Amino acid sequence: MFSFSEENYLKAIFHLERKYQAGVSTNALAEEMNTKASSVTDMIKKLSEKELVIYKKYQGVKLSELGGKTAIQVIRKHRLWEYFLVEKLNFNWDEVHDIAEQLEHIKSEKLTRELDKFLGYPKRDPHGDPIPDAEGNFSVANKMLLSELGKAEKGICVGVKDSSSEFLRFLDKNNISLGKEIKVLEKEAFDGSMLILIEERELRISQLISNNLYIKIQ
Amino acid sequence: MFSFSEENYLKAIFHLERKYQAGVSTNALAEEMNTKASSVTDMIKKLSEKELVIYKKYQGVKLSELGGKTAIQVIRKHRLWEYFLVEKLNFNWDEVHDIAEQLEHIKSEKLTRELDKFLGYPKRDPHGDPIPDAEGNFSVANKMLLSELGKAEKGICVGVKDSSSEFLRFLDKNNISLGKEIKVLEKEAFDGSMLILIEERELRISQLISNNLYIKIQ
DNA sequence: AAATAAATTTAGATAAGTCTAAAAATAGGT
DNA sequence: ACCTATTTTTAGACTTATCTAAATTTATTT
Repeated sequence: MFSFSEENYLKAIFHLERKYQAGVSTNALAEEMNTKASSVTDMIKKLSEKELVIYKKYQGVKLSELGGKTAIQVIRKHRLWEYFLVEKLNFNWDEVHDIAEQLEHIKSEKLTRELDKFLGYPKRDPHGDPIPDAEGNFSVANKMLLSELGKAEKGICVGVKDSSSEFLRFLDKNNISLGKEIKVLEKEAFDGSMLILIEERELRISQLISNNLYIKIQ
Repeated sequence: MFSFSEENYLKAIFHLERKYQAGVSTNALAEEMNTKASSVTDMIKKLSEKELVIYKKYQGVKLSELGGKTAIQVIRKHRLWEYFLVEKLNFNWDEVHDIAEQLEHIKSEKLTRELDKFLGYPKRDPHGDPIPDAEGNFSVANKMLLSELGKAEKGICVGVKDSSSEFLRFLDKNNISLGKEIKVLEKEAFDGSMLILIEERELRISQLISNNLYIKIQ
């Protein structure tokens, strides 16, 4: 389908688009790719002909829909392999990047699907970055559901998914509000309920609750 | 270290050296690699400069010690990944070759070592071919072709010579797989076909089939 | 041993991805 | 609005791996 180099450019553009909202400049891409601006221009032209990016001379690039989808699939593979290396092959989280840079270019949809399944459909890679699912959906930025946290992990409450008044009143009653730190003390595999620590209080909440609370980690 | 293409040539030379004892001819390599003789000559020159092969014009090539070691490492990775795909990711043995062709070029000694360990140091890949260990040693075993067996002789199925998916699917369909005992009930001198007993079933197979199945006797 | 056939190598071309150096376009400062 | 600095693009060249077509070497046949 696409070459390693093309896929790497798409990935780089994807990351830079998220970093700065606007189109990605030639120089920024050159730095990200550790190459020269002239090489970037050449490659952008090729990507543009293949309709993977939208490009006007001197105006920077943006990913097309196809380009975005392709980039996300590469990122999905990268993060799944990182997870595999750490969880199954005893790699340390600081050793996996370079190997995943190679593995992310292996072409086989079935392989990616089966690997995902084998790993138990992990949501985050070892660095905490979200792993896109087969359709390319993933939790944006560093926002995630409280229910996705594991034991001993913590985060700041940043939003609610369900904003029904019943739910909000429940939160009020238990003094859960935006900006507060929540730490998971225990997690029950059986029903998904968890014991959390919030403002030095311990609280047991059901999965219905943790599934509707957005958390920011770090 | 070496490019994908270089590694593929080394692997092909390795296989052809085993097939025919002598040096490998340019044309034989061209056929194995699905390319043109002129391309082969070009590549051989490069491999020769890198001291991976021993080459004299018009005399064919042989692997140097370094070339042989490199080829075996690539084959080791190929077969470990095939084992992984079948044993861990539920692939069928006829689906794994093309993906392993990609994975065999991933560069990381630690990855190969850890994968080997994770898989429990398997001795044979899903097609019955031996998997070299980290030092490059592998069993050559005393296997023979089923077609070489005579009437009333029996053996254990240990590998396939032809691993095309057509052949592998034929074996699946007839419930022939590695480890099963096969006994020759009748052998037709006329066309080489034979009647075999496998798991209490009688099956008539052509010489084309018996010529592509490896058997270990005793 | 000469003639022919087959195998192999050479020469020159192409495509992908990169580079340097020079030219063109845009942005910023006054 | 003009001049300068920065950014971006173009032009031409290089490398890797491939190809076609022609030339050369080796093998085979008579």
